[in-house]
Amino acid sequence: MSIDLLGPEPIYRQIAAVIAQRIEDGTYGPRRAIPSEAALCAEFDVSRNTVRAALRVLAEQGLIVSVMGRGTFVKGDGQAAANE
Amino acid sequence: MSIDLLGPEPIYRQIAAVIAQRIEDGTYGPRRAIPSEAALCAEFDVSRNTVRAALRVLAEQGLIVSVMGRGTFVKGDGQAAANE
DNA sequence: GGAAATTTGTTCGTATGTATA
DNA sequence: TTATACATACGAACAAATTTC
Repeated sequence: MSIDLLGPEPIYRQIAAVIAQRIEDGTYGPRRAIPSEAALCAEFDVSRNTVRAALRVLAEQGLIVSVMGRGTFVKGDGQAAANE
Repeated sequence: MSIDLLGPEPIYRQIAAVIAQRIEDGTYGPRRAIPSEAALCAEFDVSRNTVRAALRVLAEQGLIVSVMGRGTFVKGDGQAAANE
């Protein structure tokens, strides 16, 4: 779950995998916000673009939803996330 | 004006020619922004680098001007584009 | 209500690595 | 070796929506 700067796996995919794992294990609960892009930049020590690339992967997988001005939320199974 | 993946003409030059044509025929008007690099990537189904190579050609010809964070603009004959 | 800070969205600038012809 | 093309990654600037004070 640590990030391997070398190796064939792109950083943004590794970060996506880490976040997906946290969603799966409940670290980031359904309908709850995950850390801001800025916070993720700081944690993984990567640029915002790279964080956003990771989040894009997760959004395409339907795991998260981002809302301008609010944050990025884990999609609860029951749909309708981030409407609170 | 379609893109020929084979043939001797590089893709980026073909794309540059298409955009130049659109500027000439008024599809992209003077002092107006042309589609973003991302939009052009999608339209021509090429990488951003290839789009940027095409835009570089047009910029060298003085047809367009790119501004970070804003977009890429057609140079009106009267100069002073993208200052609005 | 308003200003400032926060947060995501969009866009261009630059650099590096890989692959192919 | 050079030119072309794609993927990745970091920087920077600005816009839009929301939250906080």
